[in-house]
Amino acid sequence: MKPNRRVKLSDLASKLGLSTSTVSRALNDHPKIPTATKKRVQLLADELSYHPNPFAKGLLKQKTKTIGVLLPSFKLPFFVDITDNIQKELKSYGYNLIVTTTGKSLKDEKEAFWKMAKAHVDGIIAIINQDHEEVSFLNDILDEGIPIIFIDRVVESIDANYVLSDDFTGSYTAIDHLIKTGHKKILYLEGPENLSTSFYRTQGYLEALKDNQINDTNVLSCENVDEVKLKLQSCPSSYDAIACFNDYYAFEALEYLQAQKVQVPNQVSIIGFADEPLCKYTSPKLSTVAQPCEEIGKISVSNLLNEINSLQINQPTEFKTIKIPTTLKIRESCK
Amino acid sequence: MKPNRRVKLSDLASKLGLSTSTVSRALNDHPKIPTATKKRVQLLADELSYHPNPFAKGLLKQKTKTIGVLLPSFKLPFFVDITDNIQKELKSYGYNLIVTTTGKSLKDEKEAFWKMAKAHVDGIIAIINQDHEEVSFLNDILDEGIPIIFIDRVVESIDANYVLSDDFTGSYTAIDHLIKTGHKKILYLEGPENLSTSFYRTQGYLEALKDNQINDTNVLSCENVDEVKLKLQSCPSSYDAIACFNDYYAFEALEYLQAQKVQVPNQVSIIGFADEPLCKYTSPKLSTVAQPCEEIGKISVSNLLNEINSLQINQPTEFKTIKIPTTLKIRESCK
DNA sequence: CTGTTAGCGCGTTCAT
DNA sequence: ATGAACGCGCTAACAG
Repeated sequence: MKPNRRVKLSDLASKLGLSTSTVSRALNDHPKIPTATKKRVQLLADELSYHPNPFAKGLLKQKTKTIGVLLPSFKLPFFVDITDNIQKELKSYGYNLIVTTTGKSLKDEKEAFWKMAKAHVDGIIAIINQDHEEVSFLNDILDEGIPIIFIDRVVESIDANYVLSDDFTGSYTAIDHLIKTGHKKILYLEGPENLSTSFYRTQGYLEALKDNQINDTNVLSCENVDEVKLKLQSCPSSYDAIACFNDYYAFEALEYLQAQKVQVPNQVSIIGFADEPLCKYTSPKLSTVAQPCEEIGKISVSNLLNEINSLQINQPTEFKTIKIPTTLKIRESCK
Repeated sequence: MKPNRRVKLSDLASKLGLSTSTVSRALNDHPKIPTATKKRVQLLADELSYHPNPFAKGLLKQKTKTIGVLLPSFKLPFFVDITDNIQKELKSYGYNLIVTTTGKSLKDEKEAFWKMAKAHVDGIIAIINQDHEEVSFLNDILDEGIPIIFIDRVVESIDANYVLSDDFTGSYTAIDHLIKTGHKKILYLEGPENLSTSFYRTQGYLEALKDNQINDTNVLSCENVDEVKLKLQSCPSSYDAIACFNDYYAFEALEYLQAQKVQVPNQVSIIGFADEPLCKYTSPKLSTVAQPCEEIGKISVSNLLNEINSLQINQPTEFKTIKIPTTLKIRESCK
């Protein structure tokens, strides 16, 4: 392995008998450079596989062409899917991506933001876990001129740009579908208390019942997946459908019912939320509400890039929240 | 949102009545600076939340403290898991991570390598798809002083550093276990032809049969998941176990058998490979061979960092291949 | 112990 | 149309 010998502008210049400025201009397609020289320069650049040193450039332009993505973990396919779409979208704009997982602690989350700031990313896209008591550090980061887009989850205490899936309508539609297909008593397995997504999904359930003149609501709160089976045990089994905060809850419910020899979907239908890959691997295959990962990725990127640009020309923008529609996926777990 | 006003060394210097070099030295814990000044400087730096501009630093040191990870897709949890572990490990060394997915085309793969080179990463960890006819571009990248570690898959034509899971032994152990637990006729669903992992796993199967004096080998080649059911249809069902190239193949086999009303594991046992999360969501839960994602992540990082350091002091190293043991996970799909 | 100077590689004046 | 000179922010070398 040879030592580090990267070719630079001055190398090209001396080989071509030109000045570095001319070479730079030629490479950047400056109007006053004759096409002939441009070609000559480009040719040598390609031959020596020259790439401009991003540090020199970054130092000059104060732009890194890199954006940071911050997510709780790689374990949830939903997050990964969004990240993937962000990456693809960013690629088309010539931007790079730095990813950091934050774990569950507020401290890690805060650190991750600072890490991004240190890396001088041009912007940040973040999925954050929960409410932060103290959000001044976010303002510090905004003060450094780094715009942030929050996705998937709303944090009450933070006024900012959000890109979310329309949890309320998604949940509403699912419940409405269950009712319209003849289900009378729908149990709802509610998610963690401090999650905005959980809140909106429960609201969707309640609203759908109300709009269908069903007064008999039935909500079972579970702080996490492990609580599902326990809670179901101590719950009268007078339901003909279970709607769930997410697919993992739904899977637990499915396992529980099957252990009880309850037939799904003949006796009880089940529906999840998120359309995680596992839905296709359970039997019966899980009905669910698909979240628009691709749109969330695309829209958050385009918004962030807008933000970056309007920041550059010193044009402050308003914070906005964008909700993106979900899609109902009916599979085998609903009759 | 305020305009970009990042605090720099000279800001600290002027506020403290010191020169930039003194401040720089204080912050870098230079021995000849009195502790008192160090404290004073550090205090102000914290207060103004100063972080050194990584571009200025990068320009000077020609080190980015960033490494690139290149993987085919985010869709396979196994890859994501490794990436996650790489990220965690890198974090502990103060390194950043740039991830790029390459898709399946050779062109994308090549481009991704160049992209990393352009970003001037200090090193690259790559999972690549298949054989490249023309690997000179890799040498071009090595020539720029960027070391590369390949993980998971071996590419014949590339002499380089590899970190792999021990596919041969993993597969051997699984098959041996099946035999020892009374299975007489084991069908093997072989993976894609051009994948090194597939090759070694098949070898493990063959060797295990041989060592147990079973001459009756039974290999069914499937280029991809979609072929599994088709191939099984045209295959005499005289087996009492199916071992598979990976978990997705195993899941297809499971679905096929269940559709044929064959009981798993009572009539036929199934075992996969990789320990993808889906294993726990099928019923019966899938037995499999777990790959050491954590070790692969850790070891590839430490090797890469070694490589980077020895490169710095101009000390060429030998290419080496490291194989890491797998773990057999017996779940419900084996009797 | 500390300040001054120089230079990392690039793009952008300002001259010519 | 092109070159010389400067500066982005930082640190290392060289004084003192």
